[in-house]
Amino acid sequence: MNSNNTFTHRTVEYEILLERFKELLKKNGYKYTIQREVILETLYKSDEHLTPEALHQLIKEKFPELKTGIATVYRTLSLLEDSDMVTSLSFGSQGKKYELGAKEHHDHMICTVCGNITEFVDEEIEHRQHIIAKEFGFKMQEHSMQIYGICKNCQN
Amino acid sequence: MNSNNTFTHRTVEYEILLERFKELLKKNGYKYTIQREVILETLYKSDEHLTPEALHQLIKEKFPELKTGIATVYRTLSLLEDSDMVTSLSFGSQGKKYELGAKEHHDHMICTVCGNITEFVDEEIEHRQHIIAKEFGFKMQEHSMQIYGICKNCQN
DNA sequence: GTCGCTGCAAAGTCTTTGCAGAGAG
DNA sequence: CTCTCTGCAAAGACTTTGCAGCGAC
Repeated sequence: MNSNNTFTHRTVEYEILLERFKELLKKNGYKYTIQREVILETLYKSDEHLTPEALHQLIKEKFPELKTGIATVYRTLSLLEDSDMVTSLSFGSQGKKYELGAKEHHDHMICTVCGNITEFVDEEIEHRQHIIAKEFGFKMQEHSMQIYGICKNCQN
Repeated sequence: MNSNNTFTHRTVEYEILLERFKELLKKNGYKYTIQREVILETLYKSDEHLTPEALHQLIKEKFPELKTGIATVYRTLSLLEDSDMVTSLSFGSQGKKYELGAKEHHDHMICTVCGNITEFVDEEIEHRQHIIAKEFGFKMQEHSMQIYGICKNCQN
């Protein structure tokens, strides 16, 4: 943690993540399939927040022999989201982007020019959120925050 | 502002809002139409955050003689959003909800059971957001924050 | 009168579903 | 073997667009 309480997230090891995923499948009577692993892996390897379509594209490029269908991508993303392994972000006009949720909690700073997303965490904000929820008698489950603006690169 | 810096928003008078809207239309060479006013008025009178469909439904009930089409609702919402008079919120699985943005800036607390939305503002959080953006060399344009949880009513 | 606006219906997106065959357990 | 999963295509949900007539200015 740096001097002013703001830092970026860290990720868990892929093996741990995969293990967790397999347990999850077993526990719920789902089957382990290569498509599901490939989706998890691609999501893990990507530093970006992906749309279902972008994810599908990436998979088609890296694993063309699988012929993974877009429907499977959607179905697996829903499955992962229901199990809290991925989180979705809703954007401006349409579509959603997904990211692995096994990372630490963090918020997002979104560039309105290039669309890139920077993640951050701020302890002070996290703290205030709990206080506010309490104040309204609200039982907080989760929260998200987005800052929209123009990133360093795009300011040129 | 109360003792702990958190408070709910206040709204502007409808007449002022309407005036602003008319000026906006004139300035951009748009025409004033009864449909546009009805959409603004309905948004104003509703305490809720409305989906385009819900808004359309309300208008059909209150002004059945207008036979306002859903397309006009969408077109007017876009117009209002482009002019920063309304703000849209994207949610869970699909759809968007709109609210008048002429109110003070505020954040949202969303009940995951009944879907109701409570608004709030917290000075401390607003402040931290500016600091964080600065830290990343980010030129902040706007921001939004949502707290998801179970509201007082639904906890029973 | 002109030119933008509207309602309607058709066309687009993005996402979900039905189905028959493939494959995990 | 059984029963879930998958790919494909068709169906859905939500939003946008094209067009001819209507209406603000």
